[in-house]
Amino acid sequence: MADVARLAGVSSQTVSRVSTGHPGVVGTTREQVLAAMRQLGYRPNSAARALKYGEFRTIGVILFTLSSTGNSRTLEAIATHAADAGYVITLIPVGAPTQDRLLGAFTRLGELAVDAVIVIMEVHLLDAATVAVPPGVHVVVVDSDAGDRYRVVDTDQADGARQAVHHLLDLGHRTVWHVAGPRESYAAERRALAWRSTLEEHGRPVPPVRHGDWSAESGYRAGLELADEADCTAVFVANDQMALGVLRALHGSGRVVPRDVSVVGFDDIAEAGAFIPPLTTVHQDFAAVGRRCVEAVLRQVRTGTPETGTTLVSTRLVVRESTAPPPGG
Amino acid sequence: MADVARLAGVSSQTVSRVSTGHPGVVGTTREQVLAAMRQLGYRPNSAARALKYGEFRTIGVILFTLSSTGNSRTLEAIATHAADAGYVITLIPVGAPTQDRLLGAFTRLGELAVDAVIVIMEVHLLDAATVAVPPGVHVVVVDSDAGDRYRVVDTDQADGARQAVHHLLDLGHRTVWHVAGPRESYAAERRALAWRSTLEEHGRPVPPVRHGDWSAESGYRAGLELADEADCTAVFVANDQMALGVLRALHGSGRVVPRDVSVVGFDDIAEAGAFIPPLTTVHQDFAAVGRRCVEAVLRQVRTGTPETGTTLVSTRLVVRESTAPPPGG
DNA sequence: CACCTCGATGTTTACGTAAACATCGAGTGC
DNA sequence: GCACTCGATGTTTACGTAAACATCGAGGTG
Repeated sequence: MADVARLAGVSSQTVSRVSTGHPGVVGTTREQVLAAMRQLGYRPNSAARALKYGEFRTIGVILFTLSSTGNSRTLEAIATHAADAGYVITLIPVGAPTQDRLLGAFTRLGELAVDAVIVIMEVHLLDAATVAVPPGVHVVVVDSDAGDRYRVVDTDQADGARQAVHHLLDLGHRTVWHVAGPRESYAAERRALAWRSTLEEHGRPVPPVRHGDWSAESGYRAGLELADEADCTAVFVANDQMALGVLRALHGSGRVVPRDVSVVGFDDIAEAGAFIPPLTTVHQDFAAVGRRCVEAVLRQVRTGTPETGTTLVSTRLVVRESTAPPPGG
Repeated sequence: MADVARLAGVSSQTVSRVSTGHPGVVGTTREQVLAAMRQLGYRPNSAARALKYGEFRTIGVILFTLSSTGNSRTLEAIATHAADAGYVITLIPVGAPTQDRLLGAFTRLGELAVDAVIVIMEVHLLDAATVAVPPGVHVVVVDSDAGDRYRVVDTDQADGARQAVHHLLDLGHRTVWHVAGPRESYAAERRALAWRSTLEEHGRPVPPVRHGDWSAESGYRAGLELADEADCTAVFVANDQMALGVLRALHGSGRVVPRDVSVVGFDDIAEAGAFIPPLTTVHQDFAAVGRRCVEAVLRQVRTGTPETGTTLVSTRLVVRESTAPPPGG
């Protein structure tokens, strides 16, 4: 900056005024400064700015994996909306979902240049990490039940599951089977609970639950078991990847979807419409989740006040060709 | 820091020594400082550190979208390896793949606290952006042909495509049809070129190319057209999503895969093994791409010397159940 | 025992920026 | 015409840290 000032024949303060767009610099001076900046390839040092302002204009995002569609789509929405607000995203990957790693991430967080953190937390690990959030750093959590301590933004898992089950019951199925996600997952847990309570509300029998790990392979295994259940005519699968596996298992076992068995997924991934048959599924609005996260976290940063409570983003059932009335129904 | 020093009864320099782990602080003093740090919830200000050191220990990643499996997996690998090296990732999303937006991202880059940039660039847009990289910022590009100006890291697209075509020819197919990715994509272009040259090397006819946009839906449309080509017995599809669409189109048209038509994809996404039938595809090692990117970029940062040239990451054909000898072959 | 060495700790300074305050000159009102 | 105002610009300072240098005392050595 000093070089620019010297070249333009002004003080560094004037350069600063030009680069921050402050008023009170007359046109000709501004031009000279801009010319000098271009000539010297000057770019403001954001470290010095951050030091001066006491804020980084940066949001940290802690997440376990990007391999799930949901996480990467949410992250993308977060990054886009943060950019619109002049903030930048710093990624803090946590290798494996263990307590240690998570604590490590929070510790590293302490040294990081972030004003706030969005935690995309799929598993029941947040409890021990409570204390570790550095003071002054605001937190928003996705996919968790920590609404009593932090602002939580999440898809309305329960309502989505209810819509799926209702759709199948409305078609005339006596009951609905369920392939759930892993036991550690909040989302899986809530989808399963809503599935169960909806069946119970309607006085339907509650078949045994199979747990997968979100992967298509685990869905395939669960599907093979379901194919052996003669009275299984409708399945609600906790995500689309596993639903893909279920479809293949049923297909391989000679059970035709949707003639013999109806299948509903969850997520509405981009490929769901190209499954055989195209999958009826619960659409999650990941973009909205990301947007709400950024809004909530920036609100906290601006006001300086931590928030609690849960923000739910609604879902929508997308009916395609994997569901039909039960055979003989 | 001053508060900690006061509380511990030492100078701020000693606190600095403790927090950076420098030697030359005796045990008892160190303990007092650590205690004071804990008591006051002290965390070092990374802006001040960055200012002092003249580096941010941050790598910017410019990308268009996270919705493709490849991008998010690459990003994940980049983040993980960067973290291992003590670096952090800042995301610079570029809304739409237009020249303007890209230049905007590079401009924003100028104000950003990054030591280097990894550009994940799927389209032919880098040319105009050449000049815009701020001086002193090192660049690595993924998926591009800018190897004469920057270090490029990429999957060996050509070899992958050759493996796919060879596999089908070896099975006895007379020729191989191709569903390509969008025209703007480097990767799509190279896969298509290698497909064509491999056919030509073997003196096989080169059927007309269909272009999709990477989506399953576009693959479905291409697949419907291919189903009408009576002599089409083998298809190489430029990615797995489109292959999924092709499979559905063939299935819907009564052409059985692999009995009537063989299909090979590209990417080996997690779901490929659960397609109907499980997809033979070219496995891309996104983790290796990400790792190489980080290695290259940190090498440049450390030496201060820009690099050029292309680093290729090899692929591997994963044979599943979507390929077989041609009917009657 | 004076001197030297060396390890532990304190003091000064600089990193690049922008707020706060100071200055300076030109116009304005009486 | 003189004090006053106000806009444009310069000067000083502080942000939090760590390198460089300074100091100080303990222990060793001739």
